[in-house]
Amino acid sequence: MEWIFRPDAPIYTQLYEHLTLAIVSGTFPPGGRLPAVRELAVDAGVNPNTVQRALSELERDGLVYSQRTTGRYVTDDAERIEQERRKLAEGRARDFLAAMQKLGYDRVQTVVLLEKMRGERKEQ
Amino acid sequence: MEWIFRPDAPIYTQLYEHLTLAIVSGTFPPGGRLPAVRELAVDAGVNPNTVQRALSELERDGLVYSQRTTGRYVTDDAERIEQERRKLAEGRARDFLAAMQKLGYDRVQTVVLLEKMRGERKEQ
DNA sequence: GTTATTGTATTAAGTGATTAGTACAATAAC
DNA sequence: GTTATTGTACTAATCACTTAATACAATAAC
Repeated sequence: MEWIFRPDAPIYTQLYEHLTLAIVSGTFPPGGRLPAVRELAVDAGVNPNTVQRALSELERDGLVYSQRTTGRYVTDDAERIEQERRKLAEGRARDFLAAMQKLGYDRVQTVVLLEKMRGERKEQ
Repeated sequence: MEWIFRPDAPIYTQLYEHLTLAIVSGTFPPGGRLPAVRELAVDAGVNPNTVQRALSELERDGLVYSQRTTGRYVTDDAERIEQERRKLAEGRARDFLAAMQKLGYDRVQTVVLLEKMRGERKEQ
C-alpha cells in the first residue's frame, strides 16, 4: 500500500480515512486480519501510536475489533460494513446539497450541473 | 448578521466563507460598501486582524477591493461574481463525485441517491 | 513456564498556526 | 492644516493538537 500524506491534515486522520475506504471497498475483506500496529507503522513511516490512534477510531466505528495478542480484525458483519458505506455516502450527499443550496442551486440545477460535468472525470 | 463560530475551524476561515457566500448570493450587492474592519470585528466579537485576514483573501479572489481611507467595496463586476459562484459550485461537485467514486458509487448511483434523499431537506 | 508478539496506556515534547496587541500610513472631511 | 476614520504591517504570545518516547499488559506459541 502506498502511503502519501498531505501536510495539511493530521496523519492519523488520513490513515483513518484510507483504512475506512479500504474496508468499505473490500480491499480488507470482512473477518480478515489487519497488519499489526508496528507493522503498519513501519510501512507508513510513522509512529506506532499514530497508527494506534487511527485504528481506535475504526474500532469506535465498529469496523474492526482487536484481540489482545493475535491482532486486529475487520468485523465479520458484512451488513455493518455496507451500512457504513451507505452512511458515508449519505453524509457526503447531504453536505453537498447543503453547500449547493447556499450557493443558490436548487436540486434540479444541482443535478443538471452534475450531468454537465460528465466527460471531465476519468472512467466511470 | 449573526456570527456563530464553530470551534473546529479557524475563525478567519469561517468569516471568509460567510462573506464569500454573502457576496456570491447578493446579500452584499456589487459595488456596495462593506462595513469597516473594526466595525465587523466588534460585530463578530473578534480581533480586527482576524477580520482583516479574511478580507485579504476576498481581495485576493478579486471579489472586493479597498480604498485606503473610505473603506472596502464589493467588486462592480457582476460577471466576476457569477463566475466565482460557478467556480465554487463546480469545485463542490467535483469533490463530491470523487468522494462518491471512492465509496464505489458510479454517477448513476450517485444521482439516484440524491433523488432518494428528496424530502429530507427543508424547502428547495 | 519462558518468550515473543500483540495491543494499550501515560506522559512529555515539539510544532505550527491562530489570534491579539500595538503602532503605522494614508486621505477624506471639515 | 488638523482630525478622524480608514486600511495595513509587524511582532509576540498563546494555545491546542499531533506526534513521539517509553513502559506496561495480555496471551499465543513453543
